[in-house]
Amino acid sequence: MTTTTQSKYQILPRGEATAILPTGSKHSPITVIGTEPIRSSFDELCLQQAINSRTAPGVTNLVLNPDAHGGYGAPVGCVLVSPTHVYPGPVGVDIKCSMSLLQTSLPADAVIDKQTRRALIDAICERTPTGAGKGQRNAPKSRHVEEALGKRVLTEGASPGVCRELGIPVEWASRCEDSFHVGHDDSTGALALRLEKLLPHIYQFDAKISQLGSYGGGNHFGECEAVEVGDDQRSRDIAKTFGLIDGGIAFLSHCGSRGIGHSLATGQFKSLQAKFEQWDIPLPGKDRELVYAPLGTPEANAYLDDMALGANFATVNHLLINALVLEAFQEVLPGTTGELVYFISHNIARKEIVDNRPAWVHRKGATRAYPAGHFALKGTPFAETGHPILLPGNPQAGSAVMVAEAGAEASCYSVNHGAGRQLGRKAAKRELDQRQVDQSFADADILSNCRQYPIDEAPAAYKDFDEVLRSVKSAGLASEVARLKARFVIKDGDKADD
DNA sequence: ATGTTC
Repeated sequence: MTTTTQSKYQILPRGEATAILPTGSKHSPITVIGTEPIRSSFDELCLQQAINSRTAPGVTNLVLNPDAHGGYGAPVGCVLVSPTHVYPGPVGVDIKCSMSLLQTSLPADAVIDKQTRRALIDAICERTPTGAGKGQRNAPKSRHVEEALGKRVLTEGASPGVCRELGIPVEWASRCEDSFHVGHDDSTGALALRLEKLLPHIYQFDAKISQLGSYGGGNHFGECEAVEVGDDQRSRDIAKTFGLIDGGIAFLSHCGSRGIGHSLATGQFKSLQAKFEQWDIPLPGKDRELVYAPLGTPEANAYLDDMALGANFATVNHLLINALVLEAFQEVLPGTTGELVYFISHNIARKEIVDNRPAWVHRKGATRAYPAGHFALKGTPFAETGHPILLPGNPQAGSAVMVAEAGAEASCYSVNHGAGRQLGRKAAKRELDQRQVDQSFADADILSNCRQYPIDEAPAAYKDFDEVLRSVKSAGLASEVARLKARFVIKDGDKADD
């Protein structure tokens, strides 16, 4: 933390959590989750964005998570709560970027043999392409989606009809944080009207629809995992409710709403920025990416509708990927079955009850964390345990399945969304050695579809996962139920068969 | 993150 920013706020220690209060501000302080080494890693941009966001119109709470860094107007790794306004920045360009986990019936030793793993990698890549712009024509065994079905995906999300059309088990919808999103007036009809209005302005809509069932690039991935449930009885009981099988094979996916979410989000940024300029409204911290709209205005309605359209695509994208991955397993290892453990987002605004009133909870690089007994889990399979939290770490340290604790109330029922970057992409390319990275994967016996593992995505480019988990645990937000250890990874990079 | 230079 530099002196320039330090003069702008006071730090109020609160056990493992800390609060930041902008000097002279009447706002309640920003809650910061993280051990001291984590807190001191926040840079100037991140803190400035946090202060801008906290003091922005209609914002009642702001939480910074241990993996926070600079983002669009608001930090990535924050929770922004407003009962009166919506903010596109704290949702971001990849609307409803999410994690999902599929538990298969296979024991870990069924996926030891290298030839079997290679066959699985090939079978998965034939169905779920990686890379920017890549859609179904790059994957011969993907599902072909006509424009009419694509429109239903955007407006209905994972409805029973859409699931049946795509060969997605209908019951997987009950394993989603949200299986569908409605428009600003809580109707699906509003989304259909909005989509028809938008259609002429969306560049290559058909190409974007054909991206259904694809990973994209960057930090997105698919990963075959060996499941290691914790030794204690509580972890074993919770794992059973979650549907996790100790010593079994699962598949973890990270992806979002692809080109369609990107174009919906950037369209909203441009349109709101033009209006702020036209009306000469000052922006919080003069940040062009911290535009907002008061609820009930045509601008807020349009944003909520576009966010829902993107979120519906992301939801069906994840479920289709899981269906296609299961199909790939069944092709290579006939008789394999699979069940969705959970699907949960880290880039979305949801209407929740905060301090006894409805508010939009924007989670940007933050994961919802409802503990056992939370009223919103009533009637779900997770009412008595809390819902699964899927926290990606890295292929070598593993990823974690966690469950929220009562202490999560302090973070507006949220935890971080992963390890967070240690090195920027440029720094990773400069400082890390490709041969060492590839050797570390070989040493850990982790295969990949890439000839060379993308160096800016190497485990060493991310923060120490155990330190990140300590932050979450010591703040009383969540505890670990199981660790997932990678057996092979699907990433966007130089393909092994090129 | 992204139709990776509308």
